[in-house]
Amino acid sequence: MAESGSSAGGGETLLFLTDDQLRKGIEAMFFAYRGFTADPDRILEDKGYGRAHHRAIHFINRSPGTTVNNLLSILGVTKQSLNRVLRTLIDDGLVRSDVGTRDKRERHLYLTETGEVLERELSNAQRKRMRAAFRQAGPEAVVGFRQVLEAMMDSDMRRHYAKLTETG
Amino acid sequence: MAESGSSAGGGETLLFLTDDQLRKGIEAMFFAYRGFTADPDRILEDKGYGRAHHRAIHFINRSPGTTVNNLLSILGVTKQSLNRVLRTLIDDGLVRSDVGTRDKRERHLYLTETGEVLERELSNAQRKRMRAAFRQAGPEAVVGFRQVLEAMMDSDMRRHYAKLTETG
DNA sequence: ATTTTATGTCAGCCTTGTTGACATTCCAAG
DNA sequence: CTTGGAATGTCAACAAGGCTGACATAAAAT
Repeated sequence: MAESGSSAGGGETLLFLTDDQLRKGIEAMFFAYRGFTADPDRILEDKGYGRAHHRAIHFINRSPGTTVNNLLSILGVTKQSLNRVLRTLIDDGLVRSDVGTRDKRERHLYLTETGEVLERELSNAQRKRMRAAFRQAGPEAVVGFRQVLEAMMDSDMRRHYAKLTETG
Repeated sequence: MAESGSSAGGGETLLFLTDDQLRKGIEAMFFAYRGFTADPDRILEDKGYGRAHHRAIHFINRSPGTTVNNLLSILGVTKQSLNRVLRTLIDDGLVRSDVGTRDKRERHLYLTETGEVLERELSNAQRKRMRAAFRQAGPEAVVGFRQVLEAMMDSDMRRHYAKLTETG
């Protein structure tokens, strides 16, 4: 409404910024995210877990020894929600929770060997789909894909994303 | 595991298919989707609605007169789940449900004027973020973005996506 | 006339999010 | 040393939004 695809100032047409193009992007995100989560969802439901368990497992695997608080800020949920998920994972022997040495109030989280097995099963399934999509679209498309996604993140999330990708 | 970034057959390196690149794509999807839904979520919670209401409103707006069954296959939920959401939208006067003329069993769904007001508020917010991301990434990135997302969809969802984008 | 289809509705369950309240443990500052 | 605050755990209650199962209705299709 306030801004159409044609810039008033410059001579550029900016046809890729029309409301129609934006709508296509929005719907592409919606449908693609469904595919993105479909394979892990199938694996998880067989084992009585949900997406929340997957997220915890993923980020514990990415940052072994991370604290509950760090995980909270990445996942953006309350400690009570996360605690319920972590409790089942710890009770089922997929996650180990070690009291901190420097600060004994903190718990440091690690995947057990059983946890790593499930993590690999989940990430293999998700990577398989991502690999097929990347291959089909080609390397230049992948660059653009990530550029747009990074620009779409909230700054907090972009910070977490950058921190995760810089080291690992 | 079964397939690294380096192709065994050809001379191509395919560095964009390494597990590390795939992981970055996975995490980018996760963090970006949070941003993608953040603005509508804020608007909706003020009005006592959730993401499920947004999805219904979006696709009714995109295909005025659509049937409940068509909406079900797009959204991928049960009729009971959708019915609960539609019920509140109809009761609140945002959606109109007309008995079909050719087949009186079907209900055809339309946004009321009030419904269109909320739809515009939601889609304006979502387009604003998408526009900023598109502008920042540039037109070539946008093409790649959509290519990867389309390749990531399940075939059912890609069918719906294509049908929506071909006409509208 | 019977079956199937499309929809609605009621009841109940699960996951995963929320808030509020309170206990524990322990670092750190006064 | 005592107190305050931080990190965590736990209990209770609640809500959104998925799910299944069962059943009713209306109308199309056979």
